[in-house]
Amino acid sequence: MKIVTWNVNSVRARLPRLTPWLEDVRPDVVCLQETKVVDELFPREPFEELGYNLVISGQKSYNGVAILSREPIENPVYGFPDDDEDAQKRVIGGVVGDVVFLNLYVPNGSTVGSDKYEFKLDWLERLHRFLSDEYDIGEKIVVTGDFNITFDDRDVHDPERWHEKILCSTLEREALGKVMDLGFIDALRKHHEEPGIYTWWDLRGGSFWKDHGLRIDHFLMSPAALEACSSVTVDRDQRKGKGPSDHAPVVAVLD
DNA sequence: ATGGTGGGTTCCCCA
Repeated sequence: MKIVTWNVNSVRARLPRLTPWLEDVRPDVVCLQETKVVDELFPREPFEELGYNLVISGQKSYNGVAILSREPIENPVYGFPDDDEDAQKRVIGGVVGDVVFLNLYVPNGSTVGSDKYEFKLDWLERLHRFLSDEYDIGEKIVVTGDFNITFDDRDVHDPERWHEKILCSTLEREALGKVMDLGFIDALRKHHEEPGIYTWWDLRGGSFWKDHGLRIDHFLMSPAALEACSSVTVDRDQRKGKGPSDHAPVVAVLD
């Protein structure tokens, strides 16, 4: 089973690049973030024509998540249990075969100490509670998406410049660490210990060509899922050329 | 240290 996470920064704007890539790579499950469209306007047809089932949860202008899957998606999950009606659309999940998926768009947090930063930390606590209450770490679980957090300085092109900055600060790393303590493992690090593997580069200032990147898109796997995971790779080519997202897709294979 | 780009909608927000 080939699994993808990709923050596409608008599913409609990315279609010309997304659908040919799906035809080429042929993933089984695709977790998208920042779809930036309400459900009624989501472009379902191009994906259904490629043979995908969809679950979507979007809103106007911001956020939005979706899962595409060749096999049916059972037991869909939309948001946190304690979300209210106007909650930001950042969580979608479901079960494909014997694999439990949760696809997340973690809040960015803006700047350390801001209201948005506090919202991010609170949101991560709610994520922890949700996973702790409603998921069984003994199953094959894949929690993936745009976490907007680097695990450590290996994930940062210039750790001094980013020291205690947003996406790299101690409190958000600790909040993610608490989630990991439920028994999840950073799947990419099973296969790659070296620094310098990134998934996001700012669109501004030619960051990609300077390789000024961060690794903020992750696959958190339960032990049973990790056992089956034979590779995790970043498709940097999708950050190249005309009209890229600021994120590259990350591809994991479960045997 | 700053500003740079891009998407979606609005006369500016968010990343």
